[in-house]
Amino acid sequence: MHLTLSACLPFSLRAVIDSHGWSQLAPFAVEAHNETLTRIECLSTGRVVELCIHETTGGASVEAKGRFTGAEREEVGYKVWWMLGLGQDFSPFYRRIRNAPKLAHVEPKAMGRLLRSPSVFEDAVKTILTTNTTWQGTIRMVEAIVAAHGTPLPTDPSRHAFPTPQQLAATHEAELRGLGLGYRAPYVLELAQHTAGGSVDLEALKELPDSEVRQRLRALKGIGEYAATSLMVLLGHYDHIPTDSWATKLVSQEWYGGEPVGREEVERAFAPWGEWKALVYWFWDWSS
DNA sequence: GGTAGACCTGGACGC
DNA sequence: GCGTCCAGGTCTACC
Repeated sequence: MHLTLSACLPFSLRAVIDSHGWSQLAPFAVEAHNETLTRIECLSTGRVVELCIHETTGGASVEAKGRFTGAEREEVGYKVWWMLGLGQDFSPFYRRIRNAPKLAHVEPKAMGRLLRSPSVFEDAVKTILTTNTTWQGTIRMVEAIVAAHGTPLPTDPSRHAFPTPQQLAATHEAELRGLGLGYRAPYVLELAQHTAGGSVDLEALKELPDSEVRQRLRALKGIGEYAATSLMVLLGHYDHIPTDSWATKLVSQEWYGGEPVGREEVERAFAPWGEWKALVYWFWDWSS
């Protein structure tokens, strides 16, 4: 199967891959010197396929082995469109940051899009697994649940899709703890059970307004202020900054001479950027 | 509303 | 090799 998808220009697959660490998390993988993004994906029919995504003139192309039905092609097209944020228009953002020396690299490199998972459920689980641990810990935990509970790729059973809410809901807390999730295990299990059971509709968050999204995310166990804001940024709400220890450290060094700062100071530092705060923070040139 | 302590793991460090 | 300490967000109990 071969699909071609057009993007709101400018677009750079490399910029999406490098946008944050998500491309390092299973079932994503990056090949050919960061030029190809691959992903093992379980379609709604239960079929597991490997998607190979390349940049093309004007957007991206997707390749996968085998013949696909019309519905399968449509599903793949939507998922890749969402993952890469192909429909996102960053021209207002670029206009706003022109003349800002610390952001001069952003528009020429078509930065702005953040790689996201096809489902909000997957992004929520991964975000929970970023909290209170190191990045290596997050990589290890995600690999563990994908390998243990994701459906294997038929042509290479060593690779798996991300587990569905139903697959994770069918596990037990002790099993997830055994995978190294620690105290996060009940949070992931509860989220999977609520999602699988229908009492939580994470996909609806893609269309809801800012305040409603925040309220619904904060109601989920294991998702605090940082995790909720991180997820909101992935969903395209940029007016708050996901403040973790790294953010406070950067802001402290940049504007407060190394003095300890908190969430308020981080928000205040980027307040002039209004609705684009989070993107400005994320792509700010911290090198000095 | 604010604060302290517990939760888990891996890595760094000292012995 | 072993034990101790620390970093990393969120939750809960308490004031």
